[in-house]
Amino acid sequence: MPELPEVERASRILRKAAAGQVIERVALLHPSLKRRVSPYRLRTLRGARIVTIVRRGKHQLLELDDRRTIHVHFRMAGDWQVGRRDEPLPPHARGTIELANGARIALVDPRALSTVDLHAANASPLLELGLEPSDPALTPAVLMAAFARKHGPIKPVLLDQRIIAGIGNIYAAEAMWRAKISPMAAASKLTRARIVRLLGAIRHVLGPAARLPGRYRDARDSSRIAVYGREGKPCRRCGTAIARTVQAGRSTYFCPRCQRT
DNA sequence: CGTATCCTGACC
DNA sequence: GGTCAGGATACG
Repeated sequence: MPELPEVERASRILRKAAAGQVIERVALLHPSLKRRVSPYRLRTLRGARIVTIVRRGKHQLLELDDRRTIHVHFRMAGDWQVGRRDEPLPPHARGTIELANGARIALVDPRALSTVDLHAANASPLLELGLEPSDPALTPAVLMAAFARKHGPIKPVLLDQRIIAGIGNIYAAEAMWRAKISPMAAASKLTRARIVRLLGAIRHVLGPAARLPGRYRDARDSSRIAVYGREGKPCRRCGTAIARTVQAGRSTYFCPRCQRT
């Protein structure tokens, strides 16, 4: 599920269930997660209070009252499921956070690619992340400068979390379609006008979580997904068959007619 | 820059 | 049984 809008939704669910609550136990169930935090360090979490949950890009940071941070990334298929400790675990539960109030938050991830890390007090999680799409500091000029340093096509550049945090494969395709820019267009050659359109499109497709503060407008119609996964189907603007190609190992869907290089 | 890798499930 | 999957990173 997770791109920025989905992680935003998930972190809100987590916030509602866990902010201000005391940890009873954190358990890592899958071997690939167990490798990341030792049983000893997990045990030190008992009694800590979760003060806030912060989302940065697709990362979730659970900040504890002792200044440590539980750092979660859903990767391809993670999600939270909130329940109670006495209920059976949901399928594909890879880890759990049990709270003193009896709640149990399960990290559910069929593919088991999610990551959980525990950062020491005051050790910043060292996220090499670019600006949030909702950050007013993210301007066309800033983007243009970042793109100028990049070689190659624009679409893989949009997936580079060090430039803009939170764009994933689906919404990269959607934003490019909306901005009428070909995924193969050279990043360094995009004109200012096209970058203005692209930035607007990114904020639109990523939804409310990506909007500039002070604006509101809900875009949750099915037209949010106009190209992704629609190979061979008609473009919703011009009717041309949507094409699929592979860039940097990822599928790219686009309209070969109305998205220009 | 591209490719392999971590995992498991869904689908052909 | 092979291919693909909404992510990120290590490597050539």
